[in-house]
Amino acid sequence: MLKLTKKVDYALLALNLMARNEEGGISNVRDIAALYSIPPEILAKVMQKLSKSGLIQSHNAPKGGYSLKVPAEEISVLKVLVAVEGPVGIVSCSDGTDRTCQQRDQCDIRSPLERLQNNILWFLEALSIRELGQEPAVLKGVTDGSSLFGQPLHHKG
Amino acid sequence: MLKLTKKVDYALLALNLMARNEEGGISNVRDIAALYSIPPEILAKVMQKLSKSGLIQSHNAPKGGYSLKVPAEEISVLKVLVAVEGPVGIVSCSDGTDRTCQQRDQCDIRSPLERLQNNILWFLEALSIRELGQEPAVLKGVTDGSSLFGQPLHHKG
DNA sequence: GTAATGACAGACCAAAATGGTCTGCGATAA
DNA sequence: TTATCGCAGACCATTTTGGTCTGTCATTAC
Ligand code: SF4
Ligand code: SF4
Repeated sequence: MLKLTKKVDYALLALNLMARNEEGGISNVRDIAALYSIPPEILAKVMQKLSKSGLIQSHNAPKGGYSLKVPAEEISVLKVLVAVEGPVGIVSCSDGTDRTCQQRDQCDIRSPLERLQNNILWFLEALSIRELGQEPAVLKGVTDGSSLFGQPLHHKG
Repeated sequence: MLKLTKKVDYALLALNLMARNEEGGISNVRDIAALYSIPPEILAKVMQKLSKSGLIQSHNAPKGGYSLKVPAEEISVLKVLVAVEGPVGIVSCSDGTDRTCQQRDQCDIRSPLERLQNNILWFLEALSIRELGQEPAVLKGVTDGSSLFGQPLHHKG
């Protein structure tokens, strides 16, 4: 729950790579998949979605592949997320998938939750794939999160 | 993806109700379930988890039920989330569920993603169930997102 | 012209997560 | 002593997810 899917993970890895290869450079699915040990077929699907949503440009030919269609700075994590998985909503009532929530009539927490959601979306929008490949210091926002809430937030190494 | 589960939704509804009934008040599963049209059995399970994690107090007896164990202000959405669904992580590598990520060796986006995750967790921690039932204006934290970045976030000092 | 490359498309499947049900036991106050 | 209400866990159906397989279309290097 609250987890990014593997497909999004793949998309971010690929886009980060392409961002480093700089605009104009062309990468093909097979190479990227091999580099990151991603199943080629599934990465292909992901790339197609990114292409359809206009984030990357396809070159359908031998020696072809994909290249960034817009500058890396303008490709936010949120855009990638939406491109690959569709509309995002932390509560089902807010992204159109579940307009038949049984609790809706009595629900008195919808408004604050939507606000929370907007904040989260804002974070996702504020992080671009350009920043993905850069050092932590460059990132805007907060904290190193060490021992934030008693959970295993990360394992260095 | 990135969606709260129904169980969490149920937990938040119940806790919000109990918060309004004020500390000390006792609510039982059957009543809450009826009020919100929640399957009683599943709400029961949810409440048990909340109880085990110390957020609410159970009164096992006729006329019994549950009451808040700590002030509503101190029950964050994140705590509820962890109580009901376990550790939270937006990337599988960061919550212990997937320590065998095939991409890990070549992964160059882990650090920024963990940072993003910490920001999100921070928001979840900053929102208490007390605020859930209140008007938007009362919400702490940044609400319109206009000045979200470029400054350290300080909520709930 | 044609063959090799690489994108495009979609059916298909297995595993996991999720949402929900059922059954029985244990505590306690009326 | 019994009705109420929490405790516990097995169990199941549906959905989501991750992944596979099969084949077609566009381009260009040769
Ligand atoms: S319970 Fe409220 S917040 Fe949750 S999905 Fe239903 S309407 Fe939305
Ligand atoms: S690809 Fe990187 S960020 Fe994603 S799960 Fe694996 S290690 Fe974590």
